[in-house]
Amino acid sequence: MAAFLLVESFLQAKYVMKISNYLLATVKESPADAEIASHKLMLRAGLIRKLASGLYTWLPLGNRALKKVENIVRNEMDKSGAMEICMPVVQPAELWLESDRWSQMGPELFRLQDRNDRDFCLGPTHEEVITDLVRKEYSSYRQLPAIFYQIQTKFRDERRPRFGIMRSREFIMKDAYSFHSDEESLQETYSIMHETYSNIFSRLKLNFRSVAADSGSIGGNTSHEFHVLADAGEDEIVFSTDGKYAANIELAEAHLHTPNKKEEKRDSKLVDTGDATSIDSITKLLGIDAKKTLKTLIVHGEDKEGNISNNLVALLLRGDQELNVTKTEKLKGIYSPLKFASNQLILKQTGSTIGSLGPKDLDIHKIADFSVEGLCNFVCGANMAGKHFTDMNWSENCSYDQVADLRMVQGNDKSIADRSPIEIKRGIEVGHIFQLGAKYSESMDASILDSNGKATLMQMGCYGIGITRLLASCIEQNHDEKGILWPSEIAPFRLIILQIDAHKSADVISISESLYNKSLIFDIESLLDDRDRKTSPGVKLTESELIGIPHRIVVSPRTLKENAVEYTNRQTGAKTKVHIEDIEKFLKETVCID
RNA sequence: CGGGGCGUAGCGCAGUCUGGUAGCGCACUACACUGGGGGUGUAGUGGUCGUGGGUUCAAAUCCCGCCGUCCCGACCA
Repeated sequence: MAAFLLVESFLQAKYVMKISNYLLATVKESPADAEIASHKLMLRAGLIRKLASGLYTWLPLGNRALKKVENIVRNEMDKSGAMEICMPVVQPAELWLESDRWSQMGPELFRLQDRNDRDFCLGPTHEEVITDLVRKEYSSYRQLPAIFYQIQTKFRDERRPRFGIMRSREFIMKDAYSFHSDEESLQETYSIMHETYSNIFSRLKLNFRSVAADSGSIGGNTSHEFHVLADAGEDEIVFSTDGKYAANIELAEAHLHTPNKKEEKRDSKLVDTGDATSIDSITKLLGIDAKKTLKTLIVHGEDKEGNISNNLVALLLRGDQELNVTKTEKLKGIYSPLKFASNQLILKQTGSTIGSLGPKDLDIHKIADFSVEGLCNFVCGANMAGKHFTDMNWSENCSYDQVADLRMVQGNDKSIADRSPIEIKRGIEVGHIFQLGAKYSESMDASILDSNGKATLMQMGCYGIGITRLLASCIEQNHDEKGILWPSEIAPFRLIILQIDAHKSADVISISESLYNKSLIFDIESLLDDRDRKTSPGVKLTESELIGIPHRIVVSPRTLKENAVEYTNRQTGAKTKVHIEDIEKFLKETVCID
């Protein structure tokens, strides 16, 4: 009886999702400022609208999809044993002063004051708040490990918001934090999180890779990023074709794909090169390969306190190689963030100008990239305007003080794991996991008693997923020329029912409405396109494809003559006629299980 | 933060060079027709031309400032 009443209440539902009374805000032309497919489609399908740069309103359709992405993440996080909490968006400056990030973070941190002039920020992340909570609530190793997470709005005053919600100033993130009494426990949870993330992205049917990553300003040691492969991605990721090595290009290492050849050493010569100052122009002028040249870059060093210093440092790379800024600025003695020396400063300290620099008689610290180590008979600047040396050799003519990995990995390089070929692809960073260690527990004094009754700092991990960005990535990877192809788990609706030529036959309305009610009973979220004759069949069909609902049933007099409706699968485009009496079975076997 | 572009109806754009009644397409409203692929026709609604100042008899148009916005780069959990 109860079940029967439940069905009855469904049938009498007043909140039927009828398009005639729903904000289906599709547009034909995409706004001029949309650049990439997902951004254009999100605007065209009426998922979002821009309020200001980097700030978006989620329309009904987009909001439904967003909640579904959240729920998949929530579901998998719960399975991992993490506890969901909710922390304030507005955070007091005191905590950020404790961790020293109040000064470390630049203008990216949204700062504000309350009526009493107290400083606050809009949280870009929540390490400080969670550490504060845990240090107050936890006191024994016996209570650990503990994992907390939240799905929360974050703010970052990005210098350059772009690609719609892909890089916006306000966005939704799932952030999780784990606390441990020792490193072993941290590593255990770290690998559980790695697995959880893989499960989440697999459920979303994404083509993704996890790569070793730089931990950046958040700190810590080990870190992995999860990237959705897409040409529109802002990052470059490097992986070996056998899958044994994967890293963000910022820290990727590899063997050169074209090693330096050994040959008979020749005597060096000073040659006139006129106004040829770039590697490109030198190779053309002398008719040589860029691999036989050496380029010299001059950057600022740092003093003992890590401040910028006017002691310059020379970086030496093979001419065909490019400098990797992230790797370089981690080197001791080099100022971070990396700063190239000005022309005037170089002239003052070396007597040479950019474009004629070389290691011979260069009286500053010289760091050579591995790519130049074995160079033989190479060309480099002579530290005299308009002159270069040819046939230079290290022991005979010039020297360096230190060897380091300074270069950007290039396609076709060989993996350091096993020398299999390296591939470089673009990716969208949708997740990032870190082993923070004691960075925050130390600065914020978060300790517990260990089994010996001794106070010890907690080990921490943190784990983020950009929910809003993840949704955009799904569209970036799942669309065709007609519109979005939602993975069924996050589609705003599973089924769309179109009434076509309803004015010709009252059956169209009654059949489609009963079909709608049946779908609700089966727990299929459906949208009923009941718009009247002013909306042409073409519009209904085209829009249903643009918004990407996975399953579509068209109810029209044409097929009702045969006592049937027409089903179309958005993904495959396959059409089937379904007889009215088979419809429940069909819904169960086709739509419900997808 | 450097370089570049753009701001004219809800959206996409023309008009700016060479100053002289603010236009086109889509959308929207009404009516008629049409009826399975973003229909057709007729008639309409909707604009301080981003903003402030200057030049001029007259400024969307020329000059100066500011703001917004997008792209490239730098930067970035």
